[in-house]
Amino acid sequence: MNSISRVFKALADPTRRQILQELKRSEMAAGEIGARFEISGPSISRHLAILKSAELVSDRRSGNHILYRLEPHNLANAVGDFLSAICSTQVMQQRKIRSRRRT
Amino acid sequence: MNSISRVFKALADPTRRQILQELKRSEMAAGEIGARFEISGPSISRHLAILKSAELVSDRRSGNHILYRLEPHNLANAVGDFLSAICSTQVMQQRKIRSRRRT
DNA sequence: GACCTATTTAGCAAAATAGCTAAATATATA
DNA sequence: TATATATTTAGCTATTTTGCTAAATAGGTC
Repeated sequence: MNSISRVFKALADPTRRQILQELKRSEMAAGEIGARFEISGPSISRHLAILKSAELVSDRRSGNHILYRLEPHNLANAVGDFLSAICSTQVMQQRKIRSRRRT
Repeated sequence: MNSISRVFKALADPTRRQILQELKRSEMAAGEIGARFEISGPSISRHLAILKSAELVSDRRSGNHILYRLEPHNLANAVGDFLSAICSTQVMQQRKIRSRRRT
C-alpha cells in the first residue's frame, strides 16, 4: 500500500482521528491515550500502529512507557498535497480568505 | 454517520479518490467515468453514491445520462477544517509558504 | 531472579467494504 | 407501445476492519 493510501485509510476511522486530536497538545503514553477511550488497550495499540505506519505519529520509549507524538507536518503534507491536486488554486485561496475572515 | 466521517470514509478508497481526480477537469456521465476503470458499472455506481452522500460530488440528469460533478468547496472545507483543527497554524503557514516556493 | 506495570502480538468473531452478476428503473427513440 | 441505452438496486461472496480476551514481551523495582 502506498503512502497516500495509508494516510487516508488511517484517517478513515473516527477513533484514530480523535487520537490525533488528543496528541495535538503534547505527546502521550499509549496507556494515557487509551484511558480517554472506551475501547480496550490492545485495540488502542493497534490504532496507534496504524497511525504510525501512516507516519502520522511517531513513538519513543521512555522507561516503562511508550510515548506517542503527532507528526503534524506529515499529516499536513499528505492531506494538503491531495487537496491541492484536486481542488483548484482558486478554491484553496477562497478557503484561506474565508478562514482569515472567521478568525 | 456524521458529515466528517462520511467524507473520510469516502476518501479512504483509492478508486473514489481517483474518481474525484477524473472529475477535476469537468463533469462526466457515470458511464464515462466507469470507462476509465477496470471495475464494473454497478461498482462505479456505488462509489459515486458514496461520494455523493459525502457531498463530494453532485449529480444531475441530462437526458439519458447522469452527470456527476466535483464539489471542490465541500472537499476543501471538510478536509481543511479537520487539518486546521489538528495541525497548528504554524504548520499550516509553513505548508503554504513551501508550496508557494515550489510554484 | 521474581514480580509488577505498560504495551504489543496472536487468535478469534462480528461487522463493514468492495467486488461481481442479474434484475429493475428511467429516459430516448423508432 | 416496443426497444435500446444508461444507470441504479438487489443479492451474493470474499476480504478487510475492528473489537475482544489471553498470552507474550520489555522495562523497572524489590
